[in-house]
Amino acid sequence: MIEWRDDLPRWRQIATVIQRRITSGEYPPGRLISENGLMQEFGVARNTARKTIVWLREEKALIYTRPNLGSFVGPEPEDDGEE
Amino acid sequence: MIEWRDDLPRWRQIATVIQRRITSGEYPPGRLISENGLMQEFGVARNTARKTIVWLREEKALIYTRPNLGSFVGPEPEDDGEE
DNA sequence: AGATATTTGTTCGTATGTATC
DNA sequence: GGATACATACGAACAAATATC
Repeated sequence: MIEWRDDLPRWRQIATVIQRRITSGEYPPGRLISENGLMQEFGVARNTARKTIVWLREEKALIYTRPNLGSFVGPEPEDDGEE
Repeated sequence: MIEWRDDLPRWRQIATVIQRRITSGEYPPGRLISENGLMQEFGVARNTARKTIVWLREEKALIYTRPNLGSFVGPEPEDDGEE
């Protein structure tokens, strides 16, 4: 169980944890924890879990997201090789 | 057409209807209405229909679910007779 | 064997409403 | 008013197992 601080929003605190897991290698390149997994593990609503994912993607550029599939550790892959 | 109330979420209102059908015998032990059937009959999204099923299963224990097959009225059958 | 339809499981995208701070 | 956080609800897409033809 995570101890929430009062000086930062929960989605930022979760982002810190996930970021640590990524940079430490605990989350190797590949499938990241899903929004649902975040909700379960941290006991937050989906909105909150989503904000974490968006933050990691839009601001930190540590992950990318494939709609309906999930988020992945690493940079957005190039889409070359298609007509 | 169902008249939605404002004091309860739709998935709970649907659950009440289904529960009534089960206890009244309108839905005898056996195959329950599918998520798709729920969507059609009540005009709701699949998420909403699913919440009803999960509620009836996890909280009410009135039904059980066989993945890729459907949900069934009654208690979870024992799995004996297997190696 | 193969194609198709059905059904549950899972995922992300989006929007709304309520409440709190 | 704005940011945070909860719950609800719509939509869409992909996967996998099962059943049917």
